[in-house]
Amino acid sequence: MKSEEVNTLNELLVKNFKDILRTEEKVLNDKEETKELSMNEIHTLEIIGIDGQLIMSEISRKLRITISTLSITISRLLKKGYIKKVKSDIDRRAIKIGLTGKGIIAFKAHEQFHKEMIDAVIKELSIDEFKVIIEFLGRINKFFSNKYK
Amino acid sequence: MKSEEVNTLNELLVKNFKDILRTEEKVLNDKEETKELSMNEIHTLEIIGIDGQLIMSEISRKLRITISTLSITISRLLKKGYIKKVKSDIDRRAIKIGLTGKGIIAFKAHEQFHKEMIDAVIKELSIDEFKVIIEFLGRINKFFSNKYK
DNA sequence: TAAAATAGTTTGATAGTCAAACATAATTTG
DNA sequence: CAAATTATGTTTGACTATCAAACTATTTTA
Repeated sequence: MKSEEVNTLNELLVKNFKDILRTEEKVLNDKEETKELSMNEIHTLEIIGIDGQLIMSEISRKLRITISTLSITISRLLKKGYIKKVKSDIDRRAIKIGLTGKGIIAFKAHEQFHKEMIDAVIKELSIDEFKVIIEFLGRINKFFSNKYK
Repeated sequence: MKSEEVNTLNELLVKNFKDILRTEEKVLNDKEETKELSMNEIHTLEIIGIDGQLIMSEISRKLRITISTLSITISRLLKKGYIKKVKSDIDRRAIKIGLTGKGIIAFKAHEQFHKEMIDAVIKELSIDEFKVIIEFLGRINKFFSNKYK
């Protein structure tokens, strides 16, 4: 493998991650439905939107942040009207978090961005090429989960 | 393209970016040479390390942050002994930033991580597969630069 | 039942970020 | 050339994100 090619890969792979996140934030801030949300806030809504009502500790585990950090985000989302808190009947300590109508609208608008991205990116890809990419991205994942342990 | 495959791709592509950055930070914090540095700090050193001495505005442009944000990071890196400030002869307003010995050591240790990652990831790839991946990652880049404009 | 574990909130600390106000120096322009 | 404009940086104020530790309230467990 030529050193120049390795550099290209490194550039594409690592350096641009931040750009991608930044762009996602920009798109977020341009859309009417999501413009008052930060990346963190939308990803919190995303977890709740995908999985339905969840309790704090489940959300924090999925987001890999502490409950104390989450607690602050949830307070803000509550104040902004994107989520609602529901008392759990099973465990009186636990608090279930669900999306409000406004939260669902924001969640769907953001989902659309991801769909657009995937569409733009997989267009004109053959089945074989697609397989190579999935395999490759999976390998990256494996590398990182090993490092992370 | 099956919906399930699209989801897989979306997962691999977007959701794991944060994990990758998190892992990079973990590796960073484990290495003796870089353990007192944050991701932001190491990436600032990286820009300086690759390009040699740069003035504040050049670094901020490359990192795509404001000079005021950079100014704070640079103060901390200076205090920690990773960088040095050099007066510019050409322009008396400008301040050149260079790595100290300690900064160079940290920079190289971090470079090693990237090398390991690329090695682990491209191992056993054929030339054709490599081409598909470069093409694919380039397309993602293009998508994001269009969005970003 | 008393002790330990779990669920959340609040507070204090640090990092990262930007915009605005500021100081200095260089460039443009009338 | 002197004045206005532009460019380079720093500092401050405000906000988000983050964690750890202290705390309250429940539930489990020994």
